[in-house]
Amino acid sequence: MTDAPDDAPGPCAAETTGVAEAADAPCADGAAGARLCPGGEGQVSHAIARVARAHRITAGNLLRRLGLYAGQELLMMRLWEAGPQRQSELIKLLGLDPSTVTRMVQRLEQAGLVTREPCAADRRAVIVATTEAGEALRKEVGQVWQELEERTLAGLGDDDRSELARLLAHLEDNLTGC
Amino acid sequence: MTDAPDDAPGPCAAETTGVAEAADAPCADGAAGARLCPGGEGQVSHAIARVARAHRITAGNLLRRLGLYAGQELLMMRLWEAGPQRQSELIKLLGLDPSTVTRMVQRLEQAGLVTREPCAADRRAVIVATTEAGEALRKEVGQVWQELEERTLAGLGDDDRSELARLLAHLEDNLTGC
DNA sequence: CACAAATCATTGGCCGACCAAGCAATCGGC
DNA sequence: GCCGATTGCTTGGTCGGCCAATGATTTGTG
Repeated sequence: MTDAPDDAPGPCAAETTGVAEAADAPCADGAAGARLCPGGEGQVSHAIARVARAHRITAGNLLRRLGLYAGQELLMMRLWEAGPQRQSELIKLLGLDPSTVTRMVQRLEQAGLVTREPCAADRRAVIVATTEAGEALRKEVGQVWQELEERTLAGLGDDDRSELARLLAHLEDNLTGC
Repeated sequence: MTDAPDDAPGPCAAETTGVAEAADAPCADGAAGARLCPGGEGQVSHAIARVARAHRITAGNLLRRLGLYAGQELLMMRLWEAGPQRQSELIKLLGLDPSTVTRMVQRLEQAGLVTREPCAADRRAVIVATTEAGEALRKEVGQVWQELEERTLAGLGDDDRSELARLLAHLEDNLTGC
């Protein structure tokens, strides 16, 4: 029902909104996302969603140059820090779904960054380890994360940064602690 | 090359880490993700990534009960606020890729929440509008977002909240401003 | 020892999100 | 009026994520 008697004062009429609309050519990062309610008011959730997306996109753009996709770097970091380990460890420590890790590891293997060999002691398990090529990325990924960190925190003083860290930790506890 | 001569001191040995590991049955939200470097140090990026994921998962769990997937609610909100509009408007205002919006709208149409009718004045365009069923979700989605907002900000005073809003806005500018 | 229960990993299905290509229609300048 | 940009949307492919179901192993218990 509601055969759309149309109403719509003029849906087609509005062409170019003419607002802002500038983040195109100048930077290759793309993806802006308009701020819905500029009046800071409530809606921290909206802000989180937008920041998260922008952050992920930025990270993705930086990582792409290394041949990685957003998310993969976290797995590699675990491997670099803790050495070869079984997939279930990665799943637990990254807090991801098993299937996500399975496929991510498969792709990383296909990219030549990790190896997957069956564990001798437990024939169910799979041991994941970095290859030479994977190890070689360690430094560059570190730089990328530093770059990302700087870009994210630009213009914030030390007090603001620690405040931010405190608040984020609180949010995380709120959201993961059930 | 690198036939993995290695050895692996004992990767298989480590069974259950025995740490924490509690967020399972008590709450249905799942997905925790271990904190890598507890020492607050740098790594705000890690914190952002974790908070974002937890936030999205929480939102997804709340929205699923309404038959929505995370992300779709933003599109519906635009529709509720601004009424029927062409897809390109949604794309611009949500800051998403055209293909993302196309498929999302298709799925929403398939779910009976929106309609897609060709625009008479511009035969390239498609006008998206909410259906009765879509309109009916408005209140519930509002409640879900409020619930999400509360859950996210639990335990924070007004000053902390405004501080957080300020910092997030700053981060957003940093990351989207190119 | 045998059999049920928990663990490990994989596959299939689905979404959001991206890029790259492509087609249709409109808008421009000439 | 015509032919090249530009805009609007769609499709195909890829990834990160999730859930659900399945098949191997281990482990635990009677």
